[in-house]
Amino acid sequence: MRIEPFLDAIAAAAIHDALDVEAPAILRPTSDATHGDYQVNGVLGLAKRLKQNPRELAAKVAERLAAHEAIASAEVAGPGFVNLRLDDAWLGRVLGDALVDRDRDGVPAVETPETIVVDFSSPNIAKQMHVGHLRSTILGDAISRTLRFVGHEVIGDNHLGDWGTQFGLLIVGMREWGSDEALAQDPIVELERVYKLASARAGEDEAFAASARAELAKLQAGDGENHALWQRFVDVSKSSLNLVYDRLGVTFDEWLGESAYNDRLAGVVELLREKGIAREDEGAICVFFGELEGVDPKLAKQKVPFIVQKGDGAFLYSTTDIATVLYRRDRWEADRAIYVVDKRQAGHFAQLFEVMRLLGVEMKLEHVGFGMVLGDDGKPKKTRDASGKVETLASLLDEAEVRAEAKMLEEPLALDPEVARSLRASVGIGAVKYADLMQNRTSDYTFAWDKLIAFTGNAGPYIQYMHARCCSVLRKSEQDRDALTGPITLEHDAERALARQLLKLADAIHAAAEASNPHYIAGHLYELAARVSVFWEHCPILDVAAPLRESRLALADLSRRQLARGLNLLGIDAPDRM
RNA sequence: GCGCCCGUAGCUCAGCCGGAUAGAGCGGCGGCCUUCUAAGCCGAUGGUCACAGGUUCGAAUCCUGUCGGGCGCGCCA
Repeated sequence: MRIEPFLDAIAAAAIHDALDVEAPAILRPTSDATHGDYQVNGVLGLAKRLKQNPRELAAKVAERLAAHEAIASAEVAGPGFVNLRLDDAWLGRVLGDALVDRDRDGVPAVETPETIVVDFSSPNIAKQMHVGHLRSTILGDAISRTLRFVGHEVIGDNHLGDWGTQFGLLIVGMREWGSDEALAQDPIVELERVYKLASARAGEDEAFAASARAELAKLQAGDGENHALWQRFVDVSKSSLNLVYDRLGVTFDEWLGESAYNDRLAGVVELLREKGIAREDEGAICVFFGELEGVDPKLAKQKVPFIVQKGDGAFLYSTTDIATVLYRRDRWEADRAIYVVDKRQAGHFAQLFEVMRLLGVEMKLEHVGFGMVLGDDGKPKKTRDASGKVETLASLLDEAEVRAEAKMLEEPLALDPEVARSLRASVGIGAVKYADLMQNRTSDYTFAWDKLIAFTGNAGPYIQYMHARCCSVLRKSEQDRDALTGPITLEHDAERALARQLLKLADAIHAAAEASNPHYIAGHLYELAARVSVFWEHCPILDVAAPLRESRLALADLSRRQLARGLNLLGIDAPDRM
């Protein structure tokens, strides 16, 4: 169950019954546990509205609330807050229900499932992924997993940059310098090498540049030979990209790159002209928002147009993006599409979404932006190291694993080398992901190895470790987990605190899904892990007698499952032993 | 010129659907390992929430302005 909506409804009903008025309850968790578990703040505003004494009104509401089975006490405090304490027996029963719900751990699905396209990662073909692709890939994957878990139909789409001017250069370049062997060996490295050569030559050799443009034109006109070459570039690139995605545990439902929309682009421009949304200017076809009726005034003020066709007749990513929205609507009847893309592109998406609105598209379009990755110097992290070598995402993951393994071998952990090796990928890559996902995505993100591969405090390995400890106790108990059905009794403060945190899982996941904010899940996991740790410290499990032993094992099992569930939604491994 | 984002503890950041003495991690200080994993736990310390006005019973949170930092804006994606 979702505790906050549940209590909010109870509180709103109590206000209605006690005072015979409709008013929002404004239910919030308390900031301080000494005030109870939750508080109702709505009476304050209501008293103002009714011109009555807030404490007197609050007293009437509190009386109603105290009668509810979920609530142990409801007390008026301060100027008119109503502080609620949850009833431990009720809480134990609710957690017992979650315990036997092995599929969903008590997390309800959304009432109205939608079909949602999540557009993320989207690297360019023929180039290695670098640190700039990290956030979109990690965030997009976590968001997809979360939306799917809460019951939506999710289509994860890798909108590859697989079409554009670079292919003319690649085609002539491969003919000039390409090696089939190298292409088979390490495709992206070979394509990058050739591209660099071709690009340099084109800069100083006009004839070469012209032949590249000619090959591109042939490709775009459907030339068979060039198309086959391009297809080969795409295929080998995909297999290289998949090596990285496999390590990250990221999958897609579709890989519909820009090229998938080629044959629709002319139609898009035609449609826009027909509808009077776009017109010709200086040879290009543009949308001028200032000239159209009923446009968002912020956009209308912008002088710069949204260009959908260049003066030379070529289409742009704007055109492709429009075609893509139309396709997603028609192909999947998608209700929503969310774009997990660098927030610097907010302007582009504002324009795109406005064009779609002008076209009468009712699909909900949402730009889920994120901040830049900064280096130690506070400036955007370079994709090359000091020596000018490209720092690829693959090399970054290598380093994460190496550092994680080294740290596990050092004091104070000093793990067995075998164990450290077996954990290096889960811990190293998990740490990198967690460091990113724990932070509000809209903030810029400072990339620092010692922060990323931290094993203490609010870090991925700490969460994984607490999960492994739960597994360990459950193993040692030799308890049949399916026989753990509650009831859960809450006597020790550490048990009560843990139980209250366990109750928040559903709210955390739903809030994360609604706002595309995985850090809400990370926050819940950290709070949970910390409380599990305190529980561990104060509440022996294996050495106590039944039924307390079973109750505590149930808490451990529920904790273990929530930690694993949350880590899974973030795309992070949860090893059983560490 | 137009538009967007940000300024919270020494550092990295939560909080910003308005609510009680502003939180966490890291670093630093002091404790805790014959007991289910010390990757841990407990305690103390640390902040004019950039600044100035305003709205409100109540503002880190909403509004206006100022200062400081960042970003985006015609034929790249």
